[in-house]
Amino acid sequence: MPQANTRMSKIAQRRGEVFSTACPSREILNHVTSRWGVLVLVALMEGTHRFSDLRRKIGGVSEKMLAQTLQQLEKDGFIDRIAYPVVPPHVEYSLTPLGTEIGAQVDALIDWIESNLPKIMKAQQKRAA
Amino acid sequence: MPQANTRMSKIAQRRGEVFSTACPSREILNHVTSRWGVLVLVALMEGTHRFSDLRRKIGGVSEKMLAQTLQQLEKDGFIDRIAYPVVPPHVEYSLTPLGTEIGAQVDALIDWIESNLPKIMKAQQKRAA
DNA sequence: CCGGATCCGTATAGATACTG
DNA sequence: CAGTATCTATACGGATCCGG
Repeated sequence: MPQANTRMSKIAQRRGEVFSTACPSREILNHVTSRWGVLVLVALMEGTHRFSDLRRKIGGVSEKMLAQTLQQLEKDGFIDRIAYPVVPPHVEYSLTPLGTEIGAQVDALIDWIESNLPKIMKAQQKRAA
Repeated sequence: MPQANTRMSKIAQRRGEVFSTACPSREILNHVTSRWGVLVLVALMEGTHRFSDLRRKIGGVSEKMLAQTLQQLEKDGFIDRIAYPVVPPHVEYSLTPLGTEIGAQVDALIDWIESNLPKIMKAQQKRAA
């Protein structure tokens, strides 16, 4: 840690909690940054979706994983689930206020990646050789 | 899709690429949001670290996972690896400019989670019963 | 028909022990 | 100290079943 803290004023501040195994942040973080969690949150940023809508929208997700991911995020309070007792079943998923906030963060991350994809690909190729 | 796009101006814009399986963004996203990738990036935001420093700092990470994660992020051009040919070995990891940028995004996400942890925990409990 | 729950086979994450 | 080899656990996807 010698030359580490010279710059980076506020970043190194409160941080240090996520790094410990016990911290509850870690679990939330794992749910939110899970393979499908990220995409579900971003998808729902565009508004309410039905189960099948999400399944179609998020390429490659299996029914099992989508259901599981939605349940996780619902338990964490990021997603609202409304099941209409009709036949055939009709279930709508949407973001809670909390979910919208964290969705914005995830959205920013993905936005950055997509915007900088050319640069990233170029950086990759240098090493691939 | 009906009442979805009424608000959300720029968000629904360029998005749609990440949702497809083939998109290279997906792979980058998976590396960056992987369980340990997130923590490695944030850890390196505080400056250069040696392998063992990272291992100590990031609670619960195994040697194999740390090595693997570092290699991924190095290949993606987010991390610089400098190995000094001495004995015992001395290897330093740091963020590239690109890595610093994406690290800032990840940092913001984690920051939000830590800041809102009380609210999240409260929202969770409502459902846990 | 839709939204899951369940079971099972496989791929990847992960811990541990070992090597240069 | 930094990283690989080997082995085990779990995450994941696919198919199937089910209740409305």
